[in-house]
Order: sequence, then structure tokens, then C-alpha cells
Amino acid sequence: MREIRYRTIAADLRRQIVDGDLAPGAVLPSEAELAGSYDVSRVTVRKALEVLRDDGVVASRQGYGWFVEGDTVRQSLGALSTIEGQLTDQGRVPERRVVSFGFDREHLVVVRVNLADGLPFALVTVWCPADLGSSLSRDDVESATFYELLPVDFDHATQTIGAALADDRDAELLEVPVGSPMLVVERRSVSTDGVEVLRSEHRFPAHLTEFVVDLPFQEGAELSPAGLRLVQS
Amino acid sequence: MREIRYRTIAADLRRQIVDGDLAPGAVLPSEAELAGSYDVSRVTVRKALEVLRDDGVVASRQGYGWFVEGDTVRQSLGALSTIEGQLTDQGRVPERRVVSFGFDREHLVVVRVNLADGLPFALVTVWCPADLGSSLSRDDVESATFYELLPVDFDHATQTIGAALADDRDAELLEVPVGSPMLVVERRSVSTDGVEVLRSEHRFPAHLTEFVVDLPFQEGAELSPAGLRLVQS
DNA sequence: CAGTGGTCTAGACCACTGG
DNA sequence: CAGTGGTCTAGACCACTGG
Repeated sequence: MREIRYRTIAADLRRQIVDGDLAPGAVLPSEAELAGSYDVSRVTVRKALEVLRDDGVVASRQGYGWFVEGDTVRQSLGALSTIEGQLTDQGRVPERRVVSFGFDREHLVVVRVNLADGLPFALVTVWCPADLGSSLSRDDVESATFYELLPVDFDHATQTIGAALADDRDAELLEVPVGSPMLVVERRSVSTDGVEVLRSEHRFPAHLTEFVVDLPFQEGAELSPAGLRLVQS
Repeated sequence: MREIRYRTIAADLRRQIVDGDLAPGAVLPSEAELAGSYDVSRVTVRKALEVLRDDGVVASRQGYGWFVEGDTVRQSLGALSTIEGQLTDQGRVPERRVVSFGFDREHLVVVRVNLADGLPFALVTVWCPADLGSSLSRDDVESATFYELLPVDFDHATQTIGAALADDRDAELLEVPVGSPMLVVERRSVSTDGVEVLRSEHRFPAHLTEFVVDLPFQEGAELSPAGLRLVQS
């Protein structure tokens, strides 16, 4: 397979950004410099940069340069980590607290509470296949997400969002009244192999959280992923 | 303001497609031909075509050519019509019932109940600018969506999903108990001019509805639109 | 002002589709 | 096979940012 220069360059720059060698806000070398160091034409450098721009990783200003996009939360980890990113951006302190950690016949089952500055805002239950979960400690799952911990290439997750009333456990762990409104998200995370690796349930007090979805009107491709549906009744 | 050739060309091609001069599936003239007829370089033609590809209007196959994308379902109406589509697919009968229709100082305000086989599943309030709404009748809004009725090119909508408890009006119109869980969606629909044209609130009984979102893990482009966020507290 | 990205040209070679 | 899009080069001129 032939190497495609602009993709190689885009991947290389992306890695530098992900690794933190290029921090948010940092200005990249000029197109001319990059063309020189990668030994390609400026057009090829631009094509690479445009790939990254399409992904929201970098942006440009004419007469100024290309720079690493800062705040626009570019997390591959999905909704929850998006929140944690928002929190750290706001200077608040995100925290995970493990409520329970144990195995049933087929899964490692972990229940955690997520807090922001000590305020609990999510109660998360994760079911992880036992063979994958056997290497994880309670400390592991308190300090990192399953996406970070598992040696799995995740492809996508399907989230189903519903509403419910706070039950006794919600009330106790999230410090809300029994019967107050909750957003409930069930997430199924699928690896690039097409295997459903993780299932998790996330319960949020409605007064603390909302879900934002952007729906393009034109052309179905990107629009289909989000949609309300009637549940079987 | 300087003319930007590739945009002019993209706009011209788009118009031909929208007007139907180029039907779905039709193959465009080759890049070389287009370059000749527009009297630009092939690179500029490609740039124009890539703009249209990003919009999902055209696609290409190497060695074959560029062709008009088969109308990927005018599902452009967003989540609600998705539901109505599902209903008709299931052979159920969707219905809209206008609860109130009137003007405040600046808006036409319409409250409707959506039903499936006579079962109410959504209470929708729409705020439409008075100048646009002045031509609409109560019968109009009962028989069609605002997207169908308004002479506006919609670009996208941003939806914010939350949870709440059913209030007295919800209970009466949706036939649920007061205090039962509800999914509440606020939608802001923006035209291609960048103007926020419609604002609407959709209230669904939680036991009847759920929201499905697909989150790709790789590459930011399609992933950013959906995300949970903490509300200001 | 010198330097940057935005646009554009006129070429080139290649991988790929269809007949 | 001739024709197509995909990639890439080495230039060019311009509008724009900052100092």
C-alpha cells in the first residue's frame, strides 16, 4: 500500500498534539516550515492541516498561523469524559469514587460516583467482561476510565437517553430527593472488531445535567446517529 | 470582496443539483472538463467538488467520476419526524392536535400534541417569528410541520435534552400522572443564513420515549455534536 | 514591514473503473 | 485500452496579522 504523504503528516501532527508536545493554543510551525521539514510541497502540508481542521484538532487565522484548538472538547472518550474535561477547563476538580467493585458470573461490575468539587453529579455502573476485568484493581477504576484502562480499540458507542425518577440509591449517593427527575443514559461501547465490550448505565440528576445534540438538516449521513425513538410499549 | 472561484463553482453546481438539472445518480462532467468550462485549474475544480462532498451533495469514485448523491432521505425534519416516520413504518397512525394557536408580541406560539394511534406521546410548543407565522393557519400547523410550511432553508438544529417531572398540563394532555418522569427537549432550528428561526420545546413521557445517540470514538468530526454537559448551577 | 495563511495555476504520475 | 479521480509539485499573488 502506497504511503499517502498528507495522511502521514496529519497523523504525525495529531500524535504530537495528543501527546501534549503541542499544547492547546500553541502555534504550529508555518506551512512553509512544515513543508521544508517534511520535504513536501506546501499544498500537501495544507491538505494534512485541513484533515486536522475537519477533525477540530487545529484551526487557522490568516496572517497569524495554525494553532491547536483549545477548549472545544475533542474527547474520544464520550460524554462522561467530556464532562470531566469541562470540569478541569473550569478549574473544578473532578473525582471518581468507587461504590462497589465485584464480579458476577460473567462480568466485573463497578459502581462509581462522579463528583465535581465534591458535588456528586453522576452514578455510573459499568459491566466489563470478566476476562478483561480480571487485571483491574479497585484503585485502577477509581483513577482512570475503562477506555483508558482496557487494551481495546474502541470504535463507537451507542447511547440511549431516557428519563426516570430518583430511587433510594440515587437519592443516597447523589444527594437528591427520592422521586426527583433523572437523566438515564445506557451506553454500549463497541470495539473496532465489532464486539460490544462495555455496557454502562449513567444516572444524572436532571437539575445538574443536560444533553446537547446537534442535528444537521441536510443530507442523511451525519444526521442519522441522533434520534428520538418510541420505546416498545 | 474578491470572488473566490471555487466557491462560485461550488454554488453553481449546487444550484444545478438543487434545481434538478443534475438528478441523483447523475455523473458530473469530469474534473478536466469542468476545469475547461469554468476556465480554472483542476485543483480549483476539485476544491469546489470537495466543498460539495463535505456537504454530502456529491460523491466520487476513482476511475469513475463524480456523481450526485442519491437523495439520502429528506429526514431533515429532525427527531420528531423521525418518530412519525417510525410510526408510519410500523403501520401506526401519527396525528397532530393543536391545543392552542395565537400570537404574542413577537411570535406565533403553537402548542400541539402528537399522537400515535390515538395515544399522545409528545407535547410540543413552537415559537415562530410573527412575520413568518402570519401566513399560517391553525389547519396548516395541524397538518404539517413548520419545516414543511416555512419558506426557509434550514441548516441545523441544536437540541438540549433534559429531564423533568410531569406538571399539571403534561398530565392532562399526555395522560400521565403528575410527577412522572419526562424527557424535555429544547430545539433551536437555524437557517442556512445562520438565523435562529424556530425555537421549540418537546415534552415526552419517559416511559414512551428514549433518545438514541451514536458516538464515534475516532476522529472528532462527527463526534463533537453530541455531548452531555453540566448546566450552570 | 516581514511573515503568515488563502487562493490558484499548469503541470505530473499513479490507481482505478469501464468497456 | 482511454479516461477517470487521487495525490503531489513548485511555483505565484493576495489579504491579513503582528510588531
